[in-house]
Amino acid sequence: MEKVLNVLKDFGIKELRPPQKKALDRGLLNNKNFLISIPTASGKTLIGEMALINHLLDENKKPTGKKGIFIVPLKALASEKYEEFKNKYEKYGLRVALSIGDYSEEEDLSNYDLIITTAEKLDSLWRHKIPWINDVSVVVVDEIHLINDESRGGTLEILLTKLKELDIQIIGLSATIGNPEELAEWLNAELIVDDWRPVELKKGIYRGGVIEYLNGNCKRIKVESNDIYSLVVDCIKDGGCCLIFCNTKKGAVNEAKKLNLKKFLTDEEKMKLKDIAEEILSILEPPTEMCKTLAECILNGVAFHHAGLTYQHRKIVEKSFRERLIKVICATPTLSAGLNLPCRRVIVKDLTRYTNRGLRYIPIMEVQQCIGRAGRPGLDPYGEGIIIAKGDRDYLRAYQILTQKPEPIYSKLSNQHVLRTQLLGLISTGYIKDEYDLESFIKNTFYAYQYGNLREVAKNIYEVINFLEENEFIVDFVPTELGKRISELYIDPLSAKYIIDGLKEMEREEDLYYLYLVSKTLEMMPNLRVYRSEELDLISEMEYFGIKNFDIEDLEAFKTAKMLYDWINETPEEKILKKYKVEPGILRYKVENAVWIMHALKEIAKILNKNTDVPEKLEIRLEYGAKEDIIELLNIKYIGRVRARKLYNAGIKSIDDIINNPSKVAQIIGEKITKKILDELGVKYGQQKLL
DNA sequence: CTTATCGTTGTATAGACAGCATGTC
DNA sequence: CTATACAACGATAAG
Repeated sequence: MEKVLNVLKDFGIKELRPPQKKALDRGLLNNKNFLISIPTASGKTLIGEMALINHLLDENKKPTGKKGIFIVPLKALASEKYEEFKNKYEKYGLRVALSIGDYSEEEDLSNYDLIITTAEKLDSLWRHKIPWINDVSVVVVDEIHLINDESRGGTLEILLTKLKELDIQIIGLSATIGNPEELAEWLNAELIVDDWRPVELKKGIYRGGVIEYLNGNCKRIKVESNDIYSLVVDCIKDGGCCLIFCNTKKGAVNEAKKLNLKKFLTDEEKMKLKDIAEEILSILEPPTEMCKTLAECILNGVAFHHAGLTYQHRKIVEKSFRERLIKVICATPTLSAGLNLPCRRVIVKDLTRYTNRGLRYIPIMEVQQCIGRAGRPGLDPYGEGIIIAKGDRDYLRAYQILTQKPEPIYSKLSNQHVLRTQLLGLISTGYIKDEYDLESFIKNTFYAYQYGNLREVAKNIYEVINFLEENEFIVDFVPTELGKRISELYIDPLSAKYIIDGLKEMEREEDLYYLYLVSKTLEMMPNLRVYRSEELDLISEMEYFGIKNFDIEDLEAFKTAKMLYDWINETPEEKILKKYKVEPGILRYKVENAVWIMHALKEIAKILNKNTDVPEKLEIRLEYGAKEDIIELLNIKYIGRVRARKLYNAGIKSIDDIINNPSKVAQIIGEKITKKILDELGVKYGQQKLL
């Protein structure tokens, strides 16, 4: 206890918050598992950190040699936490590593003390064997309630089931959920539930020009052109900033467009916003429609934030909002689960959302998470969470959200995609060697804990086992070479089957066909939407490749393949976006996935003794969005698709050309870069001038 | 007959983990 | 199960 408090003192933390104290009193430092279910921003992370400090540092604030893992749900969060922990803990000699899909510190994580990662990445590392897992003595799982997530929850659950069997302290950090007792009992964890918040949160429902607060107070808002504008102005005039949550991207953009806060901006702010708008426009050359719209909004002191923005766009918006230059962000739930962007007032505009099962209410937990962001500790006197109610039904639902406890969370292990991927993984790593192992493993899952009756899940599981056997990914609980590789590649075995079948049935070995196979996989879903007017054209093109199924899903996959085809043939990005009606962020996301799956396709082709030349080239071309002729140049460090194309058009087409014409290269892409490149190619250029 | 206006029908809907081996403009 | 904004098209009325 002393040592942990001592370290906290170094950070300037003199007093613990109530839930943190509670955790210490209940034995956080005693190696017990814990489930902390408390509101956003009330100091969950620090509880995890206390456990980490306890394990990783000794009395003299020196590393103990034990390992800790911090699991977060998003890559962006992982990067954020990594920076934070590095700053805080490296001075004690702790070696902090970030390991996520895009980026890994080093091949060998055994040299690190604290590893920040995602559940999927840790799972994947496990498949490639991690001897250091036995040195791990504490794991902190942030947002552990995501076990409830339909598509990703199962992976987290399996991971936790495996971790539970090891001698590791598990600290689960959760939002407020309906059934914390259940989750805690499954985890053998002490449960801490608390509704303490560092800043008072005023909850209210807005209807007909009036905010009705739950505490009985009412506030009439000066009516402006529309309800949201009125609520925003009311807050801005008071010196606060607002976050507005919408249920569609279009909605977020529209709300942002409607807000003009110019009259509340100082001249200095206007100048700075102008710079920010220009920065936004400079990210994509030429700027797309979306960029222009965003830039215009920013001049008004407003921004929108959704998955259609590129990573850089989002970063700029988030930074400017933190600096209080942008006063309002209209966002989709990208922001609710993710980063820490607190503000005075959070406005929830919609209570329903369209899902693949039709229109549904947004879960109470999610809305509460949005609202919980209101109020910056120490900066705002209070936070406000306001739900806009359009009718009586909305009003009732809003009241329910603000007063009732969130939904209970349920295991999502029955999800077929998760079962296929995970069972193959468990068998491939030798974790499950026979039917007995299988059953005893399943018994330890949250699924078994919640449902008791295993008959239903057993049926699902044996169906999956049969599927794996039929496709020769496993034989009698032993993985085949193919099965093992698929497990390592981390793709759904069903996707692997699609790829294998597609490779076998291939009639014409052309780029577009490979891209179609990639787009057919489950990892690429959902694909681009196909309009009725496009159907016939797509079908006739598909017939050329001998593709026989014309499900709407196949058409969608083919359309996506065509978009990727345009991408690798250097169609200007702006044109692609218009033609396929996608936003920059979505294009990047699709391409990123396609690169990964193309890599998997290439590896599978290798095992099947098929040609791998084309897939290998396509993988590179997808990554850079480039034609085949510049691949040689792309392989050189510091040369991307733009520089490569410039060089190629100027007649510099190969490594040799660069070595033989350094001054010409320098003219095209600059002297500094050229020197770096020559250095990289092992050419001695001495001190001589290139230009 | 042309144009303006209003009504009807159709359409679309949030987000983002994973491989592998190192560096875009 | 619990919607809505907007575009495209069409009908009707006004000019």
